Amino acid sequence: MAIRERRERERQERERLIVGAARELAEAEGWDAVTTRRLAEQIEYSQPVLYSHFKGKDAIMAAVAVEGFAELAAELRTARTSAAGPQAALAAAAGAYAHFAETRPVLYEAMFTNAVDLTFASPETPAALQEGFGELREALRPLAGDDDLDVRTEVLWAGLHGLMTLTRGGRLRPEGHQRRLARLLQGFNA
Amino acid sequence: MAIRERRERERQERERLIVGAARELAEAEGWDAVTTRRLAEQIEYSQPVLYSHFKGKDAIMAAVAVEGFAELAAELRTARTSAAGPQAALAAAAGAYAHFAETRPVLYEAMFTNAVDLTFASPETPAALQEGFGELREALRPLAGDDDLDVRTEVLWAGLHGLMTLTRGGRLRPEGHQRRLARLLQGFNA
DNA sequence: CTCCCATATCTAGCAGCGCTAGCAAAAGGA
DNA sequence: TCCTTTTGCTAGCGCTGCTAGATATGGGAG
Repeated sequence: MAIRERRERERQERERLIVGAARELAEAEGWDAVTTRRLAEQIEYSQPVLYSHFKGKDAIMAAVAVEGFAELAAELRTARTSAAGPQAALAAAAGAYAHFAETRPVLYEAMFTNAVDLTFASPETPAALQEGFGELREALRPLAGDDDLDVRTEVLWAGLHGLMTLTRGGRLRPEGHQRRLARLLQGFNA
Repeated sequence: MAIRERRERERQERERLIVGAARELAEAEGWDAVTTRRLAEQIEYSQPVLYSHFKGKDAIMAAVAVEGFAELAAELRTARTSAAGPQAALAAAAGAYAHFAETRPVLYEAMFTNAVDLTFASPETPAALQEGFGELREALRPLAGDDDLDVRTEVLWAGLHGLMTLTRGGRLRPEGHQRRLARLLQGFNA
């Protein structure tokens, strides 16, 4: 019976290989370059193998996105907990969010632009997503006024997300990034 | 020589037909359904005709997006100028922005998610875009503090954009929309 | 009125896409 | 050693954006 276990291990390893190849290819040449044929060639298997692991290409991208959510949450946590004082913690978390979106644009794209069917309600997926949201909330909690903390968190998140996507789309002046970030936080420190 | 003019007129009319067909098809079945073949069939011409008007499918989508920017700017202006008082004007403009994104999601998608090569610097395109930005700025001007008006406008825009895209992606609780909008504006009224 | 040429438009096809049916090969169990 | 199940492959379908080359159309000159 140990044979089944070995097979299952090899299978999971290959799944990791697929997700890793998709991420590498996307980060190197953009998501348009991630085709099932190139992916298959990269992992040295034929195309149909991909479909024995994932329902389709979207599911592979979603798997990459989930990786991204986990990393984002981890980096938010590190930034928040290693800052001195509530204001600094909030600034650090916001800065970490911006840094993540800037340095991993392709990952960010998979997380927020492409992965449409990666919602809150699903059983497994959104653990990392909600964890990231939770980090922002904890950064805001010490500064919370009398209004609902969740609402504040959502608005902060939206502000950060909007800044990053508009900047990336060339809609905002690139040089004003720090000032915008500071102005956004100004609305939450009070 | 009037023949050339008539031909040019017919040509522009057909171009309008293409853009209109693309928009209708997108609004009816989503952007994935907008293929060059279906577009050609809709306007009752063959596929290559499309390429005598636009460089490619992206350019057609960009033309639809430009239409969207013009409409958004007009609606922002109406909302802003028909409100009584600065606070109400800002709230009206923000509400109009949200209403636009909610009721014309496909158009909004073309404007902000797809049209990548629709930047600020181009000569013709962004007139409508900057006009919309200008409307938000004018809504903020009466409430401006001592910090830069452009920065405030960019942050407000980012907040609105972030709220709408996150909501549409199923990342925010749908029922909290009004509270989030109010909380966002709270950061600009003060 | 006829012919010519330029313009306008179409037919047909290329390379690539996501995805899958059906066959071949490998490997575990009797 | 043979059988059966699992595993992976080859080949192909219908679609995509886009284009080369052939064909039809229609205004201007003789």
